[in-house]
Amino acid sequence: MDDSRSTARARWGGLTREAVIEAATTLVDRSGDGELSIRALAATLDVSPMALYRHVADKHDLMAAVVDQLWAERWEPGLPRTEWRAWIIDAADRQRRFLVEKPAALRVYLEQPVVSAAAMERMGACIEVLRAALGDDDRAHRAYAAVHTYTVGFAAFEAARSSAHEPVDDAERELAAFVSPAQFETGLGYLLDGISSAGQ
Amino acid sequence: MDDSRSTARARWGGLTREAVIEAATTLVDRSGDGELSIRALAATLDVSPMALYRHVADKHDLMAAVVDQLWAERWEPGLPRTEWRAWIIDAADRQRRFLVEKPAALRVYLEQPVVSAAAMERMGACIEVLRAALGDDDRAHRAYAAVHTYTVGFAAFEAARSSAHEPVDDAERELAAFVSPAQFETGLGYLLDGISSAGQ
DNA sequence: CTCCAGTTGCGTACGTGTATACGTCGCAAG
DNA sequence: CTTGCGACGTATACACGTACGCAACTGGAG
Repeated sequence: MDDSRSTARARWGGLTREAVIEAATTLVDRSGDGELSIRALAATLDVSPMALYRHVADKHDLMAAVVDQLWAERWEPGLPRTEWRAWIIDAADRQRRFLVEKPAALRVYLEQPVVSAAAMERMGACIEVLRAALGDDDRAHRAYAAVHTYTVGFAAFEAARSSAHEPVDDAERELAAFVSPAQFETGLGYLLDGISSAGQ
Repeated sequence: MDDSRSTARARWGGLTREAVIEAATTLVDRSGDGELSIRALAATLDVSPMALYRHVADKHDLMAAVVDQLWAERWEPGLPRTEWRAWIIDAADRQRRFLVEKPAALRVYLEQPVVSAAAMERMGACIEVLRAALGDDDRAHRAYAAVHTYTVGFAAFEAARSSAHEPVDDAERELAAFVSPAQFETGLGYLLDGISSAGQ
């Protein structure tokens, strides 16, 4: 009658934002689709659901922190920065795969701007590669914005498709062809072609 | 004791899919952000919430029909098809504005592929313009997919930004600059440059 | 007419995020 | 020691989408 915490208080001060985020991260990382319910998380922490809200603004705030951590693990450029085109394609494709694998992360990116320090740092790395290649800092910013927009948009379509039923009529088959990795690279190629030719 | 339908059945067969969709469309069109709750819709129809589910698979199915109707009203190319670049920019910008104005529509596009007959017809019109300009039918398809992906992705970021608080630090200000209409056209311009130069 | 089968609407219930109000603990000031 | 106070956890409750099973109605067959 004491280890089943049905009606008993958790240790006072035994909960921190870091602990909440870490528990949430492991839960999300484990589950295939990366979904998470506040109540389930509270259960694993042996705590009332509302207790979490002392350390987290809302679910989106929590998921943003979780996604920041997960993406930091998978990020890692690892290509020579001089080959800027290949570098950007690699980074974009890595992000696309991450977002498709964890649709909850996709929702974080779609629902509110991601402005964590780590995210800004990663953005800065991309922009620096682009600036070195394009010369102009403004152009680098605009190019990054376009690539990021395209990448997240594509991931959204891909995730939507993979959660939908198999295509049955011609229309669905036609749309289904739009979300292959090859199509991702084709569109990204268009974008990069346009970017590199913009200043002659 | 008879016009307040608290515990009384609605007329038998007095509900059709068309009526549900129409009522939902007016509700969505009226509300600023275009949100809709099943329970509120049921209330305006003077019917139990669960009654709707005889005529509609789920909320997403309903919203897809509503959005199809709303977008059909605002769609209308109206530029000469010979100027393909201006035509595509106009169509994309029109769609962007629609999706930002009605975030519920955005969610429809992001959560599941839109394959209604009207949507396929509009896509067909775009592809035909591209095919006439580019010659190749495959290239036209790929180009349309890229433009559509970019457009919806951008609308998602724009909608997210406008629902967020004002930017306070440099990071947020930097990201906020990414979602101006000018930036939309810049990125779209990159994309179209790349598309038109792809076959020399 | 009666009966049956199918269609349509509804009551109840579950799981979700979370607003609000309340109890409870630890600590510092008097 | 006592008193107050801020930080923390919890209970309750609401609105949401919707699964499930049942009730009421209609149209056709016998």
